[in-house]
Amino acid sequence: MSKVFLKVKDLLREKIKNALNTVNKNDLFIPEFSIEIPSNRTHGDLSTNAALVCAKVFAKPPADLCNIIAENIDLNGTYLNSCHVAMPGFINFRLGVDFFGEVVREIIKEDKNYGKSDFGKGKKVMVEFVSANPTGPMHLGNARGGSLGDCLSSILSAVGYDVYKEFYVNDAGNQIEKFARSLEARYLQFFLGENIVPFPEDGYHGDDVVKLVKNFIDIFADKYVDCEPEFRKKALVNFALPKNIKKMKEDLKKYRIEYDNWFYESELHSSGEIEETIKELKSKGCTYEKDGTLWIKASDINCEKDKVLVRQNGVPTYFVADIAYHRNKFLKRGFDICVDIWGADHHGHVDRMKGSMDALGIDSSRLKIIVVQVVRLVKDGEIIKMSKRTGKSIGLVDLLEEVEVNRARFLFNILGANSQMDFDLDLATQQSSTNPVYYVQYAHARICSILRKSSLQLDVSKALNDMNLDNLTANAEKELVFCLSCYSQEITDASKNFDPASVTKYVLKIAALFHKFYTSCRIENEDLSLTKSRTCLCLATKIVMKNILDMFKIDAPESM
RNA sequence: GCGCCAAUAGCUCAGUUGGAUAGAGCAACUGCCUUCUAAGCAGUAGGCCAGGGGUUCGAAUCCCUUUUGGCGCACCA
Repeated sequence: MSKVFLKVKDLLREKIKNALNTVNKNDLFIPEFSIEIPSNRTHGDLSTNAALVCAKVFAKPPADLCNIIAENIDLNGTYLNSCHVAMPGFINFRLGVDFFGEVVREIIKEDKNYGKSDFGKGKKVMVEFVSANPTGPMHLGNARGGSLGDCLSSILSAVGYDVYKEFYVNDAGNQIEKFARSLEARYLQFFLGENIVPFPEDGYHGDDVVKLVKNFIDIFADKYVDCEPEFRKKALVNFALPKNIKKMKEDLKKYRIEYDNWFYESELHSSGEIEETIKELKSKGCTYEKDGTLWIKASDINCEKDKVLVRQNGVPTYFVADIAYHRNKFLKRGFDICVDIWGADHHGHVDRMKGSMDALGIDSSRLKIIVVQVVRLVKDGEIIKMSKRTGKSIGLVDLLEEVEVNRARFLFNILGANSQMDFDLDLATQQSSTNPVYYVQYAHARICSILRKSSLQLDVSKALNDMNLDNLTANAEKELVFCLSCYSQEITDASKNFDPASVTKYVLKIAALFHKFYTSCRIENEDLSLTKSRTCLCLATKIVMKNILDMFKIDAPESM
């Protein structure tokens, strides 16, 4: 909320308590009551359930308490100018005109900083997201996770966290081995024939692998046909993996995502941190050995089955590498909070990951794992399933070829992580007004046009102090200002819930309220003072919308 | 079988830290541009909040249960 609004709420809480205390002879404990914005605003601007909550303690019917509060409350200096009682026990308050003017003034003064806060107190937060396998192209789930992670990072920054964005590269383990075998098969097939060299059943069947091998052959020709398979695979992977990673960086940049760091799983192996982690878990007594395999006990990591840490062949599992990685984030690099954004297919991993942190003595509440539900692609009204066999699917890159970045980021960020999403490609590619991103951008462009054509051409920064803004009394004006005043609260809530989608919905609401205001209130009109106030309201709306769109890296056009 | 996520208008979804008459958009119908951007606004119509129990002043929201869907349950990642 704006500072003005926060002040109003704090004052009101005090005043209600004072009013209650006039009948509180026995010093009864007053329970927490809410002060909130009624869902139906015809009731008032703010309402409290104090009478309902206190009824038991005071042993009086809510209606009586309502009257006591209403009769004894002193609203002087609160920006509130009326209160009335409503059944079954609510008390509603109405804000005075001075409040609305004050909010507009505050927004214009704060400008780019409006809504920012120090809620996060500079705590170090790592947001790790996308972290797609470097063995192939990114898919739509990565696009969704990318939009979510990037927008969430921006929100956390805005509320005062020290945010660090990271991509975890799984450049070790079994899927790299699978990748190597796929590359090798394509390579040998080229020289020896497809009928002679079988392609691994579980390999990567996509064209991207063939393309990589062709590039390899352009440089090395048949140099690796007659040699040790391990040597050959290593050469192929060392060639292909950096190319894939570079491509991912470029593609994500097109999607307006850039990381502070790309962290390689292989570093955990080479630095000995995996060994360290295993030692530490052993010393805490969480592990046992059986048949040459190292296990971690289910009871120590809050899951149902014991899990393997080191395989019989001596190779550590993905799980232990991931424990070491998170240990690295918390203990080696000192992050206060770590946010992971995972696809729904990893949800089974959540409890044991958190459990492992506790086992290492790291409070698992510092690890926030957001599970994003699957994205299904819809085209021509039908769901397109990805084919595992051919590796063919519509990925992030294909998406960006068809759908403008603004739209893709916006659409992926309109639903919360817990909602399953059908991404309708036909709808997204339509250049139509049904696309919500246009609705928001149009409102912004509309304001810019109004300000360009304004007869006043106010130098607001100079004129603001002498301006009377206490004449914004129309319903549409008050609704809009009220909504703008909630911005800081919106992003703080979004940061607490790790839910950037709520801010997307909020900016849609601002756009709707602005369009309503524009339609019902003539900005250029005979009353010069009102023209000034309304122009300021336009400016304030523009500031809040621009702040949000910038935060989400979505263009805020000056004209459309 | 066990676990996680869900089920709200014809369709896509809000609303889920318990609040007053459950909201948008799309699709359908009716209006509004000789004045600031009609990519907009106003209105009509559309609901057993999956079913059933419970908790309380009060439940779409919390608990239990049934049904239906998605996703997991590897010495894969």
